[in-house]
Amino acid sequence: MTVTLFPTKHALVRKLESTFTLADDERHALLNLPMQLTKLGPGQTIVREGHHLSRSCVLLEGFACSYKATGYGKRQILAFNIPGDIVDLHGLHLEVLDNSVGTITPCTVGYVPHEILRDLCGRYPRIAAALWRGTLVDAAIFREWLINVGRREASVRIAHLLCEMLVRLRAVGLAEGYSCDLPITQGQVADALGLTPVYVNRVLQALRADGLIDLKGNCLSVPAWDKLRKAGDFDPTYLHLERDPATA
Amino acid sequence: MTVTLFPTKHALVRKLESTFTLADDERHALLNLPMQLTKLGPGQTIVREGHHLSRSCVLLEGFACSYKATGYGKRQILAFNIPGDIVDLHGLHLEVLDNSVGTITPCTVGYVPHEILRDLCGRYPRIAAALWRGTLVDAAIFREWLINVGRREASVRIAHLLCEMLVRLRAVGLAEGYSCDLPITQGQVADALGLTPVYVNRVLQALRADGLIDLKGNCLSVPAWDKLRKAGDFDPTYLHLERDPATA
DNA sequence: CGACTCTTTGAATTTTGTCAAACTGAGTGG
DNA sequence: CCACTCAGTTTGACAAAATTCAAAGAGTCG
Repeated sequence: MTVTLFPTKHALVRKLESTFTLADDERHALLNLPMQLTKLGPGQTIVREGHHLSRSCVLLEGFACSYKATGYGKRQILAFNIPGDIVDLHGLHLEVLDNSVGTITPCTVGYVPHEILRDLCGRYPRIAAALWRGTLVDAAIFREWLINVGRREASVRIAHLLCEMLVRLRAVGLAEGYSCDLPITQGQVADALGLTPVYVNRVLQALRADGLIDLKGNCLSVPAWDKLRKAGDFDPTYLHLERDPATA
Repeated sequence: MTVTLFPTKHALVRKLESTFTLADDERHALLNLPMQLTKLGPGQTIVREGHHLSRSCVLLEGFACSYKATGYGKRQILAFNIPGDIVDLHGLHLEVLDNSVGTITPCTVGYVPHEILRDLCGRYPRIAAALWRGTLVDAAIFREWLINVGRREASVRIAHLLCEMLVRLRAVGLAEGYSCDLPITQGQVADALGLTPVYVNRVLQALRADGLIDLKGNCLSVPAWDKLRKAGDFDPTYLHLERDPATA
């Protein structure tokens, strides 16, 4: 965690740099991106389904999630957002958003007007490609979640999610080794995996009993990564990260 | 179905024009896109998970699907592709594909080298934006499928899928009114919705008995659209089509 | 007419959900 | 600093949705 004049902006740069090397001018343009910084409390709405957006929201600190509700009042969490994610970049090319985004923990976010983003993409084609790529990786994660929810049983599903979160957090420098801060409730895990909180609880206890995870409060630590990876049928290819030998 | 010199190329143009108006030069560029046309039989693999792509595949005629298998040998269908879809456009910016694509019916496909696509995007920024937008709509459909599989019970899930297919087919001119050709087996529906073929069969019978659908062989017809829409908790916003009053 | 694949049916089983209540821990205000 | 609250976790007993297995019909194609 190096301290700089704009520490929070590093999240976005770090995320982009996790997949390709930025040229100096590109890096400079990103660090000088006009961004309206805002702090939000937990459980607040960032953007709401059905709205038109004229700016995008970069998550700089904290955890957020995208979600959507069925007509019967049930909620599905579509994605967990971590620092560096642009939580609503699809709003740049879609007229209305088809999902909502809310904070989980207190968050620092930066708003960037769409016109600024369009200008940035026009001037730096490689950044445009990287942003497009980012939305494609998001889609790849949706695909994997679809398999997870559709075709894996509850214990595998949960193990898979834990693997994914650890790897993604590590990719942006928010996990050391096999531990990370994971401020997500069992109810939220349930809403992400199409399960009930009660059942998530039972499965987590089983995973703990089997020594696959060590989860207390907000702190996840994985004593047996390889076992968890197998239990979760987890192959990180879909995350399209640089090769991380420790997790492959 | 107007007959032209390049009838099959119309699928792509028609799809892009379903969301915005192409300028003459853009339209011309698309119709003259160098494309290697190929006919494929049913059940053939178009692209395989884990491969690097140097070209993209436009589906011009027929039905295809994207899918992925779990480590336990179960299959999840991630998307049904219909004419006009570029089935692997994400391969343009991702090094390896994280899913496979295969034909369902006999298909006509057109292969376009990535360099040609990149050149097209560089010269026609609006086409680039439209293609990006297309991948974002694909992602929106993944999100909706995730809710569908995660939080809706089987009968609602199935009704939802039938609504979606009818609306999408109508958007590209492959459905008239409330009927369409839907050459998808119950087993494939099961793999798309995270169910078993046996259960899909039972639910379909119930939907038929309730007069919501009329499904024989490959032909779906919906005698009570509004009832089916409600039964499927279906709101077409996520498809990001032009407003189609008959289905809203 | 086989040889297929796809659909349909029945009965038993499993996974996961539901409901209801107790427990825990972190923060808050008196 | 101690109740008190409140959200989150844990437990138990029961119910429901969907799966599994097995086998019988139907439709299509060479």
